Amino acid sequence: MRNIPSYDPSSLEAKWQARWVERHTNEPDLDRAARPFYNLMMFPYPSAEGLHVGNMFAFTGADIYGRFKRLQGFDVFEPIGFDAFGIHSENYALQVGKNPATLIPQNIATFRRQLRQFGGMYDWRHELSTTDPAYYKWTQWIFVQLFKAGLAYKKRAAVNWCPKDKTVLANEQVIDGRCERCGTAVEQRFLDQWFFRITDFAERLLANLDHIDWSASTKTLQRNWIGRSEGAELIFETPSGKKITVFTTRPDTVFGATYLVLAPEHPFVDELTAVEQRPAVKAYQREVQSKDIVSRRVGDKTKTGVFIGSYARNPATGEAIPIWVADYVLMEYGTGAIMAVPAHDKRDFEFATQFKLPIRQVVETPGEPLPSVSEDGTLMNSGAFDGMPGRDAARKIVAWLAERGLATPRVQYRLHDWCISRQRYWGPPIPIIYCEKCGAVPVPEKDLPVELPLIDDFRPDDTGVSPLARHEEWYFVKCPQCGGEARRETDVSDTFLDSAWYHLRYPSTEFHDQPFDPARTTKWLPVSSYIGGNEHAVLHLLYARFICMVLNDLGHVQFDTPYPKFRAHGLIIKDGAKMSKSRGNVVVPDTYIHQWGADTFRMYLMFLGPFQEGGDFRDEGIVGIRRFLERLWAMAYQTSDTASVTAQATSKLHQTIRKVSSDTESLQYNTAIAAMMEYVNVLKEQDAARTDQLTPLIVMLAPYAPHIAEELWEALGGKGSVFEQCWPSFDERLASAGDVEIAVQVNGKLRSRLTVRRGLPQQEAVELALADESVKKYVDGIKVKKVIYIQDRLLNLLV
RNA sequence: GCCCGGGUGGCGAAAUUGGUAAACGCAAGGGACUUAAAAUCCCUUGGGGGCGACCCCUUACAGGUUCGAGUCCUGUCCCGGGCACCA
Repeated sequence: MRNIPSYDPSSLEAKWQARWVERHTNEPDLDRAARPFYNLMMFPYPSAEGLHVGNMFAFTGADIYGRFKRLQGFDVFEPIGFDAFGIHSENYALQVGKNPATLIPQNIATFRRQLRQFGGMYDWRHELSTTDPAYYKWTQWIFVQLFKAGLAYKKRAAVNWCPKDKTVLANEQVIDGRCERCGTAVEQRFLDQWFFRITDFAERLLANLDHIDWSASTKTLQRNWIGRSEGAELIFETPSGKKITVFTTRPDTVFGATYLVLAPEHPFVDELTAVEQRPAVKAYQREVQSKDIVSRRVGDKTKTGVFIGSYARNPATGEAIPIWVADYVLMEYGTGAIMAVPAHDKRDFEFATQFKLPIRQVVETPGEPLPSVSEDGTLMNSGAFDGMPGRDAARKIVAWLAERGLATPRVQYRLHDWCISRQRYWGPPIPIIYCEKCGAVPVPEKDLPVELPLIDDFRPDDTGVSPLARHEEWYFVKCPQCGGEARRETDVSDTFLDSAWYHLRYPSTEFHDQPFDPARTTKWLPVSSYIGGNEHAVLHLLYARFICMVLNDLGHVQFDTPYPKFRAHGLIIKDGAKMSKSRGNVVVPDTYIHQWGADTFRMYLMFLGPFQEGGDFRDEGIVGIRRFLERLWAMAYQTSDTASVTAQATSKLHQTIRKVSSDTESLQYNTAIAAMMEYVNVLKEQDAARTDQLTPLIVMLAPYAPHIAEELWEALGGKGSVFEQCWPSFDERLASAGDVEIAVQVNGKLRSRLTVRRGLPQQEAVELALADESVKKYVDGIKVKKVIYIQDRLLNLLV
């Protein structure tokens, strides 16, 4: 028996990390790989705080999968990079009074060190940062492609404006109508913004979800976000001949439409307002405009609105019904006008009650008080359609009105076009030049990138334009078309554009004359496995699919889905709550890695709950993983090749291989680890383990705890890296060898357990059971009426 | 309000998808080794009853289907996430 060296994770892990670099262990041959497998994880935003536990949890889970695929014989490419542009970095830079251009590289250096320390199988040759001009050159190129295809356009739109921070805020940064940073009430401003026509792709984005292999939860979030509604546009005509188009999902209720509502911004309001109502309507429009976007959209307050003094004809009844303006109707959804059916819509009901407008029931829904919103009713007060089921009636009424040109079937989406301009500094400048003669001209490809200039005064101001707009020396340029005086667009693009295509760049980082090399792209894309958080379900994951479809349509890539397989991981919480600085419950991974080692910490994170559900971080449990590794360590240094091996231990080995293989494939890492622990517990019962009992375990452990696996592989006489080995296979016969314990029930109640050989026929099982003392008590002298037998599981005798 | 998840020991969690509830781990208690402690190893540990072999109860709550329900169905209550005057 040899001396057992002590297990010292810090020196051992440093040693293997250095070897992986020296031996190029994690660098597949991107041009010649025979079985390419692109293992992608969501690249981090390099915050000043460094990698947090949530990142570690996600990366470990993704890394385990990549290493597992590697052991199965794939050429795994596992790149990493940094999503370093954006408002978070910029705000932090403003706070500490430094330029993000100097801060970000420092943060990235910290991240790089942490990512190496946790043992990720990263191919560092292909690291990227979105802030690198060599990267954002191509982000701008993508903008230009969309612009040329007519998919990028500019329009005036409402934005959230924080008067204290003097900046535009994204919707996510507005909490209950206030700035998330300073708590100031947010104002609404109208600014010229660039948009991408993602709504043109709504149907494809939705349909595509049916074919891709994604976590169901993520698909649901995206479907809800796209928000498809089927209905019709109906036309209500005014005596002056103006046609007001409304969108409704309930054409079956048109006979109950007792008034119309226009959004305060609706273009017809001025023209249709009667003279005597003008002051009231104008005042109302001003009042609405002074409200911020968020508080206007809080739905449970009392409704406001004004009658504009004119009427329109209900196309079904022919009645003249009053037209109102009210801010519960939004200009940006549907047509900005609705037909109000107070009897069958909660909001219309509230409004009608408040302003004493007529309420007419047109759908009979037994047992439901007004407003009744059920679609499964029978029509009433609806002329020729009375007595018809609602769903039939909807179709027939649309057809009937369509004959007179007053209705068109229509599909409406909740999804808006993607606003991609930001009046900020820290992002890629939008590559557009404005010329008085030629208009908006895209920057020619040869002039890309439009470099972000290094400026000191990058603080946003009250003007509502980007800080770049204060730098004439930068924005004054010649028009690329006519050579005349022109100026650059000074807005930068949204961070989500940076991350919408990064997967295309990784395999091609060394190419400077093209965004992604066609041969590399064909070999490695689309991504084989993508793992990340559901917080990106509706932004990043939707935008990436959209950009991919556009590039596909334009012939730049040969697929329309970037991530055919995506799995969402769960959330790590602490003491029952999300980790956050304000709660003071943030866990810093560095301390744990320092104290326990990366292997123990990785396994602990994977053991604390199901990977796809997350779990509560309670560090008492971490010692259990360490004990397991120590036990295995000692066992590996005390192997004896003369030790006798029981049939039970062999059977357990094959069961363990079977379970760890299938659980790792399906990301059920917690139970895979439990299975390896069980196997070690079985081996412990032997005097010593034999080498051939341990080597398969070391290989299976390698994705989870790569450093100790390498060390033990070497200690057991293995050649090269453990990652050059094959994932062990199991023998189904051996896995199911040996006896099983079956439950014996009498009338469904457990009365005994019998240990029997596998595959025992029913007849023999019944005989054995009837001979059992504790069963006999319940069946003696009584006739067994029925027998239910599930082989290797259970026998139920009904008497 | 609508759409997804989820509710199992003191704790984190398992449960072959309708078949022995609580695997694995933590914590706790007891024991071995030790002058002692740490580490390690062994035993016990869902609740209740009985000296005992054993018996009864238990997966948020109330019903139902079934030989059999943590798992399926109906209703209710909580917790987490997403969307939200979306017509």
